[in-house]
Amino acid sequence: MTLNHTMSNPECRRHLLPIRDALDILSGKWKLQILVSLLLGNKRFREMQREVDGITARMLSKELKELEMNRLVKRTVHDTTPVTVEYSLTDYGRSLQPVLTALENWGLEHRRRILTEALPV
Amino acid sequence: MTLNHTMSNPECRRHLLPIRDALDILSGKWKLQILVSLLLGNKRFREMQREVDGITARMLSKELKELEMNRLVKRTVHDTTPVTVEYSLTDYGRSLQPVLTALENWGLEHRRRILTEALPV
DNA sequence: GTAACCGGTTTCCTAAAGTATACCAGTATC
DNA sequence: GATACTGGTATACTTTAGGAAACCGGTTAC
Repeated sequence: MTLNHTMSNPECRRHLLPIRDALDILSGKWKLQILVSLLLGNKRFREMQREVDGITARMLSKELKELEMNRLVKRTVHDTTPVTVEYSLTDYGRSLQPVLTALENWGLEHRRRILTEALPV
Repeated sequence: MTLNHTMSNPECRRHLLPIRDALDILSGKWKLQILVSLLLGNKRFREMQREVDGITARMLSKELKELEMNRLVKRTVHDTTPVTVEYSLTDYGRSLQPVLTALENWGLEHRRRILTEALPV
């Protein structure tokens, strides 16, 4: 009756792994907001903390470190008094934009569907 | 689901909300594998459980319900003896393919970068 | 009758993710 | 000398995601 495609299929794995990689990088409650915030311009630590509503210093610090490790965000220390730290997107970080746009478009369509579906009882 | 964090910038919010919607739907350890499994053909419950390596009945049931609620997956009960249940992707579920492709392409590039970066000690 | 399939549910538990709060050294302002 | 800014840490706590295992009624096959 049903065709028996095996998922343990390496073909399948080959597709899944990079998708997982991408999703892992965007996972968590805050990374996305941080990236979008940086897409709108470079930011300093406290500045981001004020902008990304509700995030604690601990989480912001943790997420920025992960993003930096993944080469999406650059951390620059300026030798001013007091020392200021500037966070910016790398070119690589900016390369996420098409992915974010694909997600955004799909998400918009989804919202539209869910809303119009909810109208007729 | 849980997303009440108003980002100060309304422009920013407008972009973030649909992206979050999309990511929420793909979030978790199993949804992606379930979707890819169903992209390869319709499946019955036990069949998927065998195919998606390591998933428990509890999680499979839970994730399928969520995917069904989001109209990505259709559950069909066939009046055979014993009753069989068939899961399939909706057209809407299939509409995720461009998103998955965008994620996959970016993930591939990311892998390539991380690997080539690791080479020079 | 008993074992093994079907499509799940229930309960309990752990590991991870995230939160709250206090704290650090340094500088500048009143 | 108290307050508030800079960029964060440290510790302790709660909340959630996911896992393990037992169980359910029903059907078929031995």
